[in-house]
Amino acid sequence: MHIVTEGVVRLHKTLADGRRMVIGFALPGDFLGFSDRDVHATSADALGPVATCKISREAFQELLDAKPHLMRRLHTELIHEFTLAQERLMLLGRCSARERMAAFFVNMRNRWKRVNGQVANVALPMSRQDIADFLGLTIETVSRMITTLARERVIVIVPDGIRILDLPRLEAIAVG
Amino acid sequence: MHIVTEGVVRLHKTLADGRRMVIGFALPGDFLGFSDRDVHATSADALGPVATCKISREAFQELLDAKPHLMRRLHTELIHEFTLAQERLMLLGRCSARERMAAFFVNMRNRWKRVNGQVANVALPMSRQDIADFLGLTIETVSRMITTLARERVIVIVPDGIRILDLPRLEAIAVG
DNA sequence: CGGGAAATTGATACAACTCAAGATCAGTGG
DNA sequence: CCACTGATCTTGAGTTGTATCAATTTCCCG
Repeated sequence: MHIVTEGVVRLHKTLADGRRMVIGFALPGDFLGFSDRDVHATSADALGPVATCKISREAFQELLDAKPHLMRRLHTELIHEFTLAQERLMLLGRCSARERMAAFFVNMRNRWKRVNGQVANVALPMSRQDIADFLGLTIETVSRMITTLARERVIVIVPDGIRILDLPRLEAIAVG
Repeated sequence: MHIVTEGVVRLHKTLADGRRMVIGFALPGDFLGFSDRDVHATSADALGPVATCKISREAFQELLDAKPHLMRRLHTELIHEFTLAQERLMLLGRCSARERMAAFFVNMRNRWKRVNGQVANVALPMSRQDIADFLGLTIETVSRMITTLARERVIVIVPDGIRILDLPRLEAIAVG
């Protein structure tokens, strides 16, 4: 059980035939390993230098037993994650590549904002392949969508990320 | 807060432009409304006659406070649901229509089995459109995939559901 | 500066979507 | 009991968005 304190961690699953799905990216402040179970199914690895705060399962359980309100807090957090996963189902099942890409940028912006207030540039420490596997697309499609958004002056590509030029527009694309 | 005791409940979200995603189907024994929050975002409606066991949020919270181990149990349950949602992400993001269809049947079979031991026939109380919106496909594609599986003698179409003829084969298709 | 990985761009292919008929089924009333 | 009606499902033909395959180009980093 860890909490990321610095850097970004990638969580992913791989099918027997090699098809990969990135489940998510854990930013500073995010939990890792809500459960024992999915550790078997999901692998995690660092994108660049990462610092985490480790807590043993036993210690964590003790803590929860000692402070019941913490359990509720964790519960709320889990439900929140659950809701996000459902929104992602909608994204993957019913949205176009362009919409997914826009939603991804808006989402990353909001998460970085909560982490460090930085909003001008949206850092993308993951590779294009990671983004593709996160959005259920191919690397080429991701590249094309980014290029298109950049040509439309909605974003600009900067080293290690993008800068959002027209947030309202990007949000409008994201919802459909 | 409800628990379904009889019948099937459909949970879904709809985008502003009408695109719909069925988040899930709640079978007898399944929880409805883990949280207040997603009630706003997700709507639920009955597929045919449904009986539920209702419990107020306050009463439920009292119960949880009185029996801490129940909280843990619920927590475990939530994590399990969470893991299932992640498998669904893989399904929607990286699997073909045929694979999704097969996975859906295998999944429904296992769930019905836990509910009533019935395994011979897999009941499908939802419409083709519902299945399509659950799998991120169109109704026509769903229909075609079912027809194909039936022609291959992997399943047979029966009134209000299907019968699985070759489970190993179906499972093999489901994983990829 | 050179070399290898990552990203972009282009050409083509294909799986799933869309549009358009039919077929099947369920319910209704003569 | 059977014709009638609307809804659901299936089937077919053609289109399209994304994948695939194949070159470049750009970016690192030694």
